[in-house]
Amino acid sequence: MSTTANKEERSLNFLEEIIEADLAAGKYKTIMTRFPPEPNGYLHMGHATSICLNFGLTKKYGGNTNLRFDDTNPVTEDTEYVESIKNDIKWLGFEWANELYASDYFEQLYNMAITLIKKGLAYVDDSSSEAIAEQKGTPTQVGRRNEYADRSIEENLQLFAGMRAGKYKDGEKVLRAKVDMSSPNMLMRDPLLYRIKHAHHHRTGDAWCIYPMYDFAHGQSDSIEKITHSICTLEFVPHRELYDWLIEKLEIYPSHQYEFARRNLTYTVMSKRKLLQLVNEKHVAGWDDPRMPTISGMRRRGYTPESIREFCDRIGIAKRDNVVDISLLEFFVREDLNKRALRRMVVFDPVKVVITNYADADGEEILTSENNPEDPNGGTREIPFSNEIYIEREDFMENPPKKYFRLAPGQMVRLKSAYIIKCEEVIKDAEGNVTELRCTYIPESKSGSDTSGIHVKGTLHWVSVKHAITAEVREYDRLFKVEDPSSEEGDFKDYINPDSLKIVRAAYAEPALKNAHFDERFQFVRKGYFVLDKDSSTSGMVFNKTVGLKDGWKAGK
RNA sequence: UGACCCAUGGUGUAAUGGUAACACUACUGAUUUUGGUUCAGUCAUUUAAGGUUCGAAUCCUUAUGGGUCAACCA
Repeated sequence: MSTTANKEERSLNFLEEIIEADLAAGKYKTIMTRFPPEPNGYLHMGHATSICLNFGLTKKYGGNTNLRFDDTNPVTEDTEYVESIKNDIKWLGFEWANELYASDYFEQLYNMAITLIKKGLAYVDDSSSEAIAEQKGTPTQVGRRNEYADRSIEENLQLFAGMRAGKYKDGEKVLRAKVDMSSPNMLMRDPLLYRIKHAHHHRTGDAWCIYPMYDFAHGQSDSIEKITHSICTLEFVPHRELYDWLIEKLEIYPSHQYEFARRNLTYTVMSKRKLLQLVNEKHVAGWDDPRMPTISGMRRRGYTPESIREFCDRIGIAKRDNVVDISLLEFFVREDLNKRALRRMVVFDPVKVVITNYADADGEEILTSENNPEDPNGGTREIPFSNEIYIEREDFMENPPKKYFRLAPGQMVRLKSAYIIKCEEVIKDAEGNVTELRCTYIPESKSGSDTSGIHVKGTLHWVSVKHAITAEVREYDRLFKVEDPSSEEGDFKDYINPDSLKIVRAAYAEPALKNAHFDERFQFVRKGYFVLDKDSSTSGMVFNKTVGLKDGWKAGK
């Protein structure tokens, strides 16, 4: 089956244009990209964009993508994160060519530093970090060099070796590049290349006590791996000048850096620091809390890798700041889930309906219903029907507004895959709460063999009282009350939505749901899409709501 | 007060000097045994002002607005 005929013509994004031009000019035979996470936190939707971009580009144009952990800061990094990151990338559906670590290059990086020293382009500075900051000047004021910049090459070589040998304490000395203290680009004002940290590294252990800074690790690692297109986010634009300077002075493979605007989503935050706060301060249950915009959270929430990939592709890439409406993401999950989710009926807040004319009191029968009307090969399932059923409390109104298609006194509705019923009597308790609805059914209206000739506008989901099983259902709403918590006054946590989690301890479900598997997706008819949560046990099932169905009905409209 | 990046509907992207397109949202209407799905339709003089040109969202100038940069983080 070919879909090329109606495949939408999509224009190239600016990175694809650059790559096609490079390829056309014969600059490269094949391209090489990399995804360079720092193993100090879990991956989130922002990373998903970068993953889809980097892996997507090499998939499209031929080439490979490396997974490279940017592990140059031992105090914040951990192997736990390495494993979660690898797991998330695989789950998204991508394969890296090589699993690499910046720490693999420590020896080479050290030698590159020596090269720079020998060229008179780097020096050891004994100043305190405060002094260095002070001497750097400000964006509007040039910096000035101190006396350490005049050290001889021999002295620098000896001092740098001493740094590596552990002769100095943390912060006592740093290695700096000798560039230009009056550059309008602050990063070019003799940037730090190495700092001393007597810390245990998750991979190199205690082999090193000096670690390269980002600027002296990232570009060099790119070069070592012969990355052709090194793609990063906009805040690294000013780093490009230094990136190129180092490659030029070191005379190594000329990788090139390109920047795109990171993706933001409405009603959430997308920085590792803020997400870490939410976890540490227990505003959420963990990194994989279904309300988190982390890959692991979204996976647990029931998002599919296909829908996330589609979202990243279709949203495109550019260089301007943006906040993508969460409804766009939700559209892509619905689109995907609508095609694959098994339909099941679950009543969250029940009200009992007694069908007074249904056979004798013990009467029941087995009905069948399609698993998915969108999938002709989806098969059917059996649903027990009886004279006592539950319907959703909100599906009944004693005094309905005009155009209310659900149940009301004297009004008729279709029970999905069953019969048409008519509400004859409303039974209430002393407080006036509806406790039971007495209805009659139309025997000739049986689903599939309806000869009643009656047409009703509303169809309700239901479940037989005596056959129902119970399950816990967790419904999620946006984590924040405002579109962009980070740009709001005060602390972003002030805008946390207190009602982002609603738990239904015992929802009533049709028996077919008993065989639910973790890899299955469900649509609870008229409710939304759900997935089994890892908190499920033999004593009870727990379902997470991935996303609700679109609701076209507005009361009082 | 400096340097750099950016500016197209409510949102995200297109239009590569030839008369604003696609998707989402929202709103109409049709279909429907899910108020879902599907289908049809509606919603922008491209931040502003000048300039170049037969012709400008696109090129130039200025203004305005937003973002980034003064971590021994990445």
